[in-house]
Amino acid sequence: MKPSPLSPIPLKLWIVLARAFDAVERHSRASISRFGLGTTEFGVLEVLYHKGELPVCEVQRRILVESSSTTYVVDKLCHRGLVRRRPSATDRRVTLLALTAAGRRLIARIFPPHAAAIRRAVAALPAREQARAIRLLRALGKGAAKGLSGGRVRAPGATAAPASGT
Amino acid sequence: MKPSPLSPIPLKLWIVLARAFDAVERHSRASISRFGLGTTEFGVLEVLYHKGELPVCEVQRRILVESSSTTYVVDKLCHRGLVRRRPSATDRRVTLLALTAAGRRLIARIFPPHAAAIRRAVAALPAREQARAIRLLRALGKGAAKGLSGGRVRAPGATAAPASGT
DNA sequence: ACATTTTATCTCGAAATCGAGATACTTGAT
DNA sequence: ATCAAGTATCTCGATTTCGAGATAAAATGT
Repeated sequence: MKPSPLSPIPLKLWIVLARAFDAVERHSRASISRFGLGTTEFGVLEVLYHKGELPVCEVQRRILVESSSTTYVVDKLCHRGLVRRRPSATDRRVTLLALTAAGRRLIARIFPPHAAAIRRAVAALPAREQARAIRLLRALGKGAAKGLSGGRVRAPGATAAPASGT
Repeated sequence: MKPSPLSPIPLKLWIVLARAFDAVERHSRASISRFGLGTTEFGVLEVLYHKGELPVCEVQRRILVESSSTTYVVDKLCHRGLVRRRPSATDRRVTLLALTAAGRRLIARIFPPHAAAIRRAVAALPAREQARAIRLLRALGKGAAKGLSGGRVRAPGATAAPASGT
């Protein structure tokens, strides 16, 4: 027989993880939606803002949605004149994405208040404990990503909404 | 690397929180989808399994989706004969939800392997650190939920997928 | 008692996301 | 050189989720 098969700790951890994510995500979403952007659209703009021109697949890895959703979101951003597509010269499969001038202006304007909103959202934890939480969550995420069934292992830099990863 | 506005710590925390949630959620989803259930459907069955008959609004608080989505999911579960609706006798606004015999059988069968999958997903963190993470995440989630703009403050027991909260 | 506000549930249309697969290109092995 | 396998992007239909209300019932204040 297993020694401690029914420890409630892992489930409890999963629960509080989901709750914390949800609560912070609501702050993030609220901060973003004021500017008429969805979480995923913001994620694309942010990653291009911080990393410069990138292949679609790189952007996709960082915003953690499936490829078909990425196409959908990038389409919208292109139609709105915030992002531009450009074929890669070195690999003719890839499409490079970059901000337009308008896109850069927009994200430059909304990123600072967004960062401030996130800061407020997590302010319940003193800086010392924020650092502690980062260490634990990094280990947790890394470990969980490693054991992901079937699918590929995510690149070490993949993120849902917060695509910065500066 | 210049710290964007002030400290990069809050943004970093948000990033690793989102990553960790995503990675664990993939395990959870994989474990659930084997049984032909979506995350939200599983959440409803689980909460009814562990808490017994509950008003729709109580279920909704725990699975963290909007009310219209709750109606949609409960509809599906009712059509599949897993859940039954019943008007409350004491408050004529509320509808009570409970598992049918088939629903109870199903969730009783799939919950144990699901719990095991979660245990494996978070196993990268030793038990000691899991407990530490729980404390930090609880404080983080509670603090973030408190400052939620406009909307109501979530009941102390709200969860996304993992609705157990035993 | 009455009006106001809050709460619970649901309807409906729109938006976001996914999954399977198509296509085109690159890489690597023989 | 060629062929198999892998990768990048996109298409399309289906599913899921949301948002803005509509409705009804309870709670609250006066």
